[in-house]
Amino acid sequence: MGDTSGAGEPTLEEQIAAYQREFQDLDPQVEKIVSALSRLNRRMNVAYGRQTAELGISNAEWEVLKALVLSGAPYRMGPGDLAKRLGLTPAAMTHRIDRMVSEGLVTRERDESNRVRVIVELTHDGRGKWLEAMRLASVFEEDLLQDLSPEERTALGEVLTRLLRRVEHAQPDAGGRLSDLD
Amino acid sequence: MGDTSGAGEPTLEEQIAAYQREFQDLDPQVEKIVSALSRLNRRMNVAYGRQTAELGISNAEWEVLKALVLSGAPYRMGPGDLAKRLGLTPAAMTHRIDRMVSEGLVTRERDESNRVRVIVELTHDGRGKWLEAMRLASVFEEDLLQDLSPEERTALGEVLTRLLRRVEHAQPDAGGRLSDLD
DNA sequence: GCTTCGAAGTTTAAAGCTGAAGTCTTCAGT
DNA sequence: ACTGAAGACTTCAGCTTTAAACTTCGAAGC
Repeated sequence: MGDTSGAGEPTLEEQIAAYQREFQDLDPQVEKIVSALSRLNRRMNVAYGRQTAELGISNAEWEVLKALVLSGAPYRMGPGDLAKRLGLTPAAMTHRIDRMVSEGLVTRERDESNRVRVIVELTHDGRGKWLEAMRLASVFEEDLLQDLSPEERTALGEVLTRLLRRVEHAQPDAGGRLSDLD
Repeated sequence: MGDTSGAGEPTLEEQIAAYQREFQDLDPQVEKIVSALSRLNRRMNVAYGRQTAELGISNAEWEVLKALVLSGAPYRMGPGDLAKRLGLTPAAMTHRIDRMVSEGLVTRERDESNRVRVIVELTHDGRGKWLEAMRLASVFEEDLLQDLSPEERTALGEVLTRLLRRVEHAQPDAGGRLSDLD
């Protein structure tokens, strides 16, 4: 009676079989790639979330730290730029920065040379958190790819960037909602 | 004077260069794969979101339709199972079903044989929406993979499922938060 | 048969996000 | 200078989600 799997997530194979059953004009090979991509990404996000939680910061906060660090020294950005970078509204950014200021991860001050602007700057502590998070993340990522030979890694990187170029060409940047980690 | 890129998203290459600058013990090849995976997934989600929006349903609603369809005829599930499947809390599922009932995508009724349980069933209209969405999605997916030869597709699918197995083995299923589309 | 325990859903309060309106600053035209 | 318009951020109202309390029904034990 019922499915092979209970309530949890079906295996990838079960899911592809179900797609075949319900929607015949579907290339199983294509579906396999797409589904695996999606699941892989979800699992990675869960893993990152756990790691950052251990450090006492949320995933959302990690994103902000990351954007600031990657902007390069002196690790400053305006709320508006941060919002665009992370794909959220300026309003959400205001609140996120509120929290992070109160936790000492960043500082917020008016730009004296142009008093409309606000400058968000990474604190020493904030940078430290990012470094710790990166250490955890890099261990996880290296572990993830452990079974892949150097040739496979090269090939995978190449294929993925090819796909990425194709998607980005198709939809330049419009909107960029749906924040994610990369 | 500042970055190569403005406020928007840096290119993949710029981002990897920034990582190298800020965190030396990072294998650029690993980072390339991970970042490309993440970006690719985000772009795909944006694309799916647009397509479902055209059909007048939200991405969240599409997920529910998908779970029901893939469960097989007669396309019924309980709210709790749906919640587990989509990685949300039962409370969120209650509200989501409320909306979908009022839009005629699903029906909700008590199971008369066990009055604790509730049965959510796909309507004809809901199934139709799913089919339309799938048609759009499959066109998009086929287009995405257009440049890949059959051999490349096979290889990519194989490598991705290998990675997936590794992650799923590492973290069996604990929590499953962070809903996503696959 | 009554009580207790547990499972399934719903309700409620609080967090975070979006979209729209509001505030303050700067710049351009006169 | 003065006014109007545009830009950058914040505030506000509404929605979605989560976590936790609550309700209801069914199953076991005595």
